[in-house]
Amino acid sequence: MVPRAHSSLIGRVGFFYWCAGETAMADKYIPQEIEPKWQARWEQDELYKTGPRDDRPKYYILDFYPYPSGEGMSVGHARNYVPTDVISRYYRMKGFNVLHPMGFDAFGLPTENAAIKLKVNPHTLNERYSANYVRQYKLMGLSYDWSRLINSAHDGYYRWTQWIFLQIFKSWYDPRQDKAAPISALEKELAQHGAQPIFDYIDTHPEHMGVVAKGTPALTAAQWQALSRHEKNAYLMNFRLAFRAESVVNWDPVDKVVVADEEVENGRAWRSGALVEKKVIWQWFFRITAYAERLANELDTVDWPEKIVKMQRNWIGKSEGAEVDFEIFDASRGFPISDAANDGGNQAKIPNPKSPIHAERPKSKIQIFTTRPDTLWGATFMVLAPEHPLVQTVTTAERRGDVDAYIAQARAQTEATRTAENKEKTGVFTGGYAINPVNGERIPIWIADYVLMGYGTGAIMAVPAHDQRDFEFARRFGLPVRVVVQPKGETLDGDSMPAAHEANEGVMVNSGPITGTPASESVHKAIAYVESISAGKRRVNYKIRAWLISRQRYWGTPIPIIHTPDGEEPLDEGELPLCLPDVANYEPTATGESPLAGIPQFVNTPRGRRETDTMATWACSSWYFIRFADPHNDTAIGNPAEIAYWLPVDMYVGGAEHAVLHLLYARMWTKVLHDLGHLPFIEPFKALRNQGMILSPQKKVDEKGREYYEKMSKSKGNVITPDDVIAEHGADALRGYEMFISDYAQTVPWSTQGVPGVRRWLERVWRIVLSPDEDKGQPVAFTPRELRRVAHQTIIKYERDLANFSFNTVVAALMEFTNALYKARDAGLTGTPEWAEAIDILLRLVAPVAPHMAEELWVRTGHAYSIHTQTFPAADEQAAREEDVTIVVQVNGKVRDRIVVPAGASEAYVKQAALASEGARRFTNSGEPKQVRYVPGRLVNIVV
RNA sequence: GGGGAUGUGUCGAAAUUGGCAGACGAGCAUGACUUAGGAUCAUGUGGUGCAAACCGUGUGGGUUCGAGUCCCACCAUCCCCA
Repeated sequence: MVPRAHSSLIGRVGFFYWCAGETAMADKYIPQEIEPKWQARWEQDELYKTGPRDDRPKYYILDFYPYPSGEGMSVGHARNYVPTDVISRYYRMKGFNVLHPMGFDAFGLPTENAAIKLKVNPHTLNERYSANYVRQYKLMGLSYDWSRLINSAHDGYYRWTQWIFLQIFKSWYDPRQDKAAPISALEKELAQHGAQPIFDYIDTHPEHMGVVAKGTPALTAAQWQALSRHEKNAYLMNFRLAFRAESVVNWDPVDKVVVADEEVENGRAWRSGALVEKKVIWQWFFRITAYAERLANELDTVDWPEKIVKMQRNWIGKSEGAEVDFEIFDASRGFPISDAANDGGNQAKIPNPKSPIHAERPKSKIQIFTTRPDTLWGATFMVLAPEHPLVQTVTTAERRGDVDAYIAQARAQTEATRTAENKEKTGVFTGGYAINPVNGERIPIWIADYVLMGYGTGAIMAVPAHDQRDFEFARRFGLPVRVVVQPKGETLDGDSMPAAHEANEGVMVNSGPITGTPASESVHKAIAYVESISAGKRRVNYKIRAWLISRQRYWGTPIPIIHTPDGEEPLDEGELPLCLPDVANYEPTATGESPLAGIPQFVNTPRGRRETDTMATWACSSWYFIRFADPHNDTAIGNPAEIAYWLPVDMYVGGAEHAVLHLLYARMWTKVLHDLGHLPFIEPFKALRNQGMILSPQKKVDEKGREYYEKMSKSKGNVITPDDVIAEHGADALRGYEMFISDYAQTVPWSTQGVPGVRRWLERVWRIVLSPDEDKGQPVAFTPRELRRVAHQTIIKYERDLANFSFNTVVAALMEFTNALYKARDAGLTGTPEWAEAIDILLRLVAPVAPHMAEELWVRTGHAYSIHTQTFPAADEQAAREEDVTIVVQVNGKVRDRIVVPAGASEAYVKQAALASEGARRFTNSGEPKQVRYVPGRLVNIVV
């Protein structure tokens, strides 16, 4: 074989190799040789280290930081990291200052459970597992700035998690400023004016109902001043954004830990899969309910997948409506019922110290919450949950036997069976009546198990004409059905309608002052009316509850609080970090107490008994993206100037499974820190994208004969690791296939044939760059002009698709470009300036995708290291433009011919040419066309 | 039950605003080169048909000169919530 030196660049490379006495084999693409070489060089040169802020525009692209498991990463995890790495490299070449860091969510149950099982200290496991992850990341050629690596279980990090906890603890949410404020300001206000002004404000601004615990009494200034310090602290717990309360919690008997509502799915714990039990204990919470309105509204400002936004809004669960009081008709039987007993039982409650703040008001009204107060005039009966505290009050002597029997029977059933949609409705009449406040009507009170004590107020007004469940109940028991919303174009009749008319469409009828109102405005009007007669108030209801943060486990961030004789007091900031004591024994205790409680040196302090719960890892991950801006700062969470420069995150990428939990919590912390003046932005993640899952390549068939693919898991033995793939085909081929496999958000099975396909493409790139004149094919027609056009069109497509997260078509475009180069080679263009330009563009475009090979080719073609510090090629619109366009000629919508016309041809010219084309003439022989449609640059459709 | 997503060759998939359906890759077939090939190169590859042509994007309707794309109804699968 004789080296041929057509182009000067190629000639030089060839010369070097043959002079070195090597054979053509030396030119084979061997990723196993070049990849480790360049990885070592890049690391030594700190090529991807991000400096402090400068005057370049910044781009902060972040992957969800992982929990480092003992199993290491699979090719499924790599699908998250490869495309973001490509984007990072792209932005660097575009001249941006890029922040692309990585860290570990190291605390938490998986590591702790593994530690217990393996009898290895979790600190040791954390270091071991994290190191393995770093090794795998480096193997894939990912360009993280390793100098910014963080680990949430290191005290240099969790010291600041604790610091943030203290800031939140020392704050409350002032509804009038609509932001967090120091608790000291609240104390001052209470001393001067008492709590009444705050409560009055919330009353008229019900979207703020979450800023204070339900049932908190409104103290006067005098009452506040009379409280002891301990009582004051207890009262303030109703306001603090981080607070301790006794509450019913979900207890996971397998992990021996309390889990948040968010971590329970279908009654089972998210992590262990155990059926959760209910337990009452003291717990720490964040008052995320105070931020409900902002968490919902400020979603409007982010570029997130619509699906995730919807899920968050659903979770927050805002519903607007009215709280309406129905007086009990037979008042002679009533006796005072406390407010507290009426609160639904699902909110964290403070204890009931013996003080005036818990004075009880008498009550003989049934309070309901409805999102459809406009249908009040259609209420024909009421239904109480069997557990409702007023059931005994309203039940008459004659009905007591039936009612008690029904209650006993309802108690035996689970919530799910009680509310199942298809279940036959059951219930009994109590004998009591209530007065409908809008029309003074006396309506019967029933009890039924489809009304739950845990939702709303545990009582409903039943409007059978406009609520399907009420409708079924009414039909079953022969109760009247009265239509108050008449849809357009039909006339509903309560006695004959087959189902409830639930849609809020039509016109109000039989509805007193709001009769005739279009349904679209009726809710609003009805609330105004109810308020005007003092029968109720506008209310906003949120599904979201306080965020439970305590864990009774060892492996987490210790909560920096001391239980003093005056109540819970924060540590001084100077005492941070409060370190996890190094202990031999960290098994959870059977009593549910934290293992830390058994360590006297940790628990006992001069001020009092230390809190022994640790924080759930959601706390750690709620701010790590901030830390990357200045990860080693030991005087603050970060230098404010660095934080202001780098944040918010421009692009945040990870799995959709964190749609609600992590993303909601991180948003809340960001808002609190913003309100307290520590952050200049209100949303942490400007843009968010989710990658799809990768399944095992093995097709399985279920009992019904349907085909499916399993998730990769160690227990199923079907995990494919990046290590395996890289050993065989190299990191660049793995990277290429991770991008090429499918639409980014799609769940897709791995294909073992896919990686060799991408590798073949890389080898074609290798050969066309290093030895373009070997193995020539048949000569073809391909002009230098065409080569330039393809090159510049590829740049345009590449950039557009990358911005759209359409990574598969980015790779496809590169493949097409490569194929075009082979054609150009066969056409004899290898010596031309257009060829040199095309090869240069190819290498720069390949660099983000296959960084090792691009670097090797760059240096071998005589350029100075490194290609990764080069600029991205600029697309030349002129070069990319087509001179001729192919116009499709259709007759009656069917393709009959194609004609080539100059790109700038006039409409008349193109139509003329189309009509004259042979294909058109064959199908229009009958004569004049009815019409001729022209779509510029695309087609002509002749209608005959 | 509610909300959402998806449905296109043998397979993974493409397809600005409605405008050439199947780019790119895999697989398969045929051929070339080769001591050899999981290498490389070339050609072909939705279906029916000798052909002209017809049919074809889950199913059935509709709008339109023109529908994978828009509208209505339905079926299937997956995800989230209950």
